[in-house]
Amino acid sequence: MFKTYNKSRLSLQKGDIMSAKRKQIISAAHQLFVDKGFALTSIQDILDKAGIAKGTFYNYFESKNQCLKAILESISEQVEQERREIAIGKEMSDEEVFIEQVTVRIKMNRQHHLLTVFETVSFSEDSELKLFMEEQHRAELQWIGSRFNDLYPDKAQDYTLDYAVIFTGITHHLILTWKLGSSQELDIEKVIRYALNSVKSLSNNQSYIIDPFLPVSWLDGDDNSKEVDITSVIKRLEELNEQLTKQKGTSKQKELTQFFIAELQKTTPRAFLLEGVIMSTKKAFHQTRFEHEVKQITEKIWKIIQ
Amino acid sequence: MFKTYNKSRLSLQKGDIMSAKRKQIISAAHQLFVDKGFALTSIQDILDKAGIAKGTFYNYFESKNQCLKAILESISEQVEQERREIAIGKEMSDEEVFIEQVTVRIKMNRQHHLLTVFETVSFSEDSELKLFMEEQHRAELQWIGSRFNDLYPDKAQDYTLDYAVIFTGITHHLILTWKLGSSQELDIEKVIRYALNSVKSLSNNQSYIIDPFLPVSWLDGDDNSKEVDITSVIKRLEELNEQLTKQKGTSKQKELTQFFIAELQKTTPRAFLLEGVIMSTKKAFHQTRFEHEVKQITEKIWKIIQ
DNA sequence: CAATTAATGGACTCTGGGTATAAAATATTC
DNA sequence: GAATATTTTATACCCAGAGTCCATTAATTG
Repeated sequence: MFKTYNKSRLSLQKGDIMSAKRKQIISAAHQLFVDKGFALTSIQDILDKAGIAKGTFYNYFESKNQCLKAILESISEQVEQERREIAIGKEMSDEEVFIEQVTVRIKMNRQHHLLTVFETVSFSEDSELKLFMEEQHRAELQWIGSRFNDLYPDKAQDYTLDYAVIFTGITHHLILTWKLGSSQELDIEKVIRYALNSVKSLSNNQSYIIDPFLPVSWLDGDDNSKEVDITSVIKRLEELNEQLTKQKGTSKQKELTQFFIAELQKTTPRAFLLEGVIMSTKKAFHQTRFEHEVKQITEKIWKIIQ
Repeated sequence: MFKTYNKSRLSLQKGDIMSAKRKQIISAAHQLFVDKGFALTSIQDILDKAGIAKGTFYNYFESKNQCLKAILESISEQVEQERREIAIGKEMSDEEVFIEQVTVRIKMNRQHHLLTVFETVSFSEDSELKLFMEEQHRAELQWIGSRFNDLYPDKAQDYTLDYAVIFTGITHHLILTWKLGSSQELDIEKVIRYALNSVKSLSNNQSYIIDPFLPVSWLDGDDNSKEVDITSVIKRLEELNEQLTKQKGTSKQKELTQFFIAELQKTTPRAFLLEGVIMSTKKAFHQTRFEHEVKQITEKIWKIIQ
């Protein structure tokens, strides 16, 4: 029952030293997630395996989701680290280096049975976790794109992002499909070579595709910040209001809900009003059936008013 | 006598007339899943929206997952239907027809906000649902492959499956990435054309790729039935045993667990023995913390002994 | 009408995430 | 090494939500 996590951790944290306990928990949780899957692993399982008390767990992670996030983070760091090491003293234009580097992440994810970030972007309804995963996806695409530029500086150019997407798309889908049809071990390197060749072939034969689909700057974030769909928010508010009526909603809750509906329907909702009311709304729904829903809605409203 | 689970009632086949109630439930659930997401929609929500009682719900679906499955099934049927209609009186070799047909599914999935089957193959830990989704994925790939054969009978050939995978991979990943970078409506048709052009370009330029990656027969199922990894099963059994020791496991339970471990470690586990014990094992764990885990394990053992 | 079948609604169980907290164990500081 | 601060533990508890049960009430139908 004593933790024996070998696997000499190379994941050095930026500044903070991960406490041994934290590592211990992560290691246990990680193993369980791999074995049984995230959803089927209960906190209790983690506690048992790590040999700790519940309180301790919540000392280090504020939720199961956050714990998963921590694991994913640590994996990502490992990946970065290894990729850096691979590149040491090598030419960045060397295809073999690239292939090896890409392999790292895929192997890591498969060995961990944690589906690739790309594989699961939307598997969670936890908005923070989701954002995190989207960010991971974005980062990976950008990395691949930049590597393409290293490899084929003349060919890639405006098409880098396109190629990155095509490359990951092919890779990912080949792996997925392989799993569908066989239990045999898949040679990841072969997949990557295949995908890379496809992209090269495309780049040599652009007669079919005239314009890049995605501008290279696509992922630069900045402010293509997703706009929130106001009407959908209103819809949810109305739904909420309806439920409040049916059930034992307090009059204050209904009042707040209706206020939001009314205000959002105006051509120019007054931001300062909304902003002021969001806080008290959250409070009014604290510890009720609707807390989560309200949290989500207010988050969106928050985004709307910026 | 009132039967809670009447199989013939629960699994209506295509031919059956879906009762109005069932439709009503599906429609409500569907809408909610779209609005709030699957995980965040509670059964209660569905009941409220559909205006029915809990009992009724469980008369028609044996679980929330099964309800989702029903929705997905109905969508798939719609897709098939529409695709058939599109093709009526048209040439199967017409690219435009193909494009329109493909669009159907994607639009359907996006309009429903239910991630494409391909997008979510592994989002659930419910093994039946998972199998169902895998099956969907398989079917879609096969369909696309066969359509490629219609379109490019001379080019496709041994590469059909490869191309199908590449095509869906590109399509899916483009959509995914688009969502990452912008909230603007994406022109699905444009995506499909882009992916199709990519595949065409590849097929015109096979110098890079000599052999198809996936044999066309890959998905024919039959007997590339996944083998179950015995060692992983043993691992889980040991884990279970450990937990039983720590907690209030009955001696019978431990006995059974240890029997499995011992038997599976033999070079040739005796199938008839295992088979016989599985049933009583399930019983021994009925209504315990470990029921689910045991169910999973025995399922795997079942597969091992065929 | 009588018998069957469907629908209701509420009470109930169980699991699992998360909180709270007092007491015990460790660490830290002087 | 005592005094203080911090972690850890253990345990009891809250709550939501899935799923079950069942007695009662419609609704169908032969």
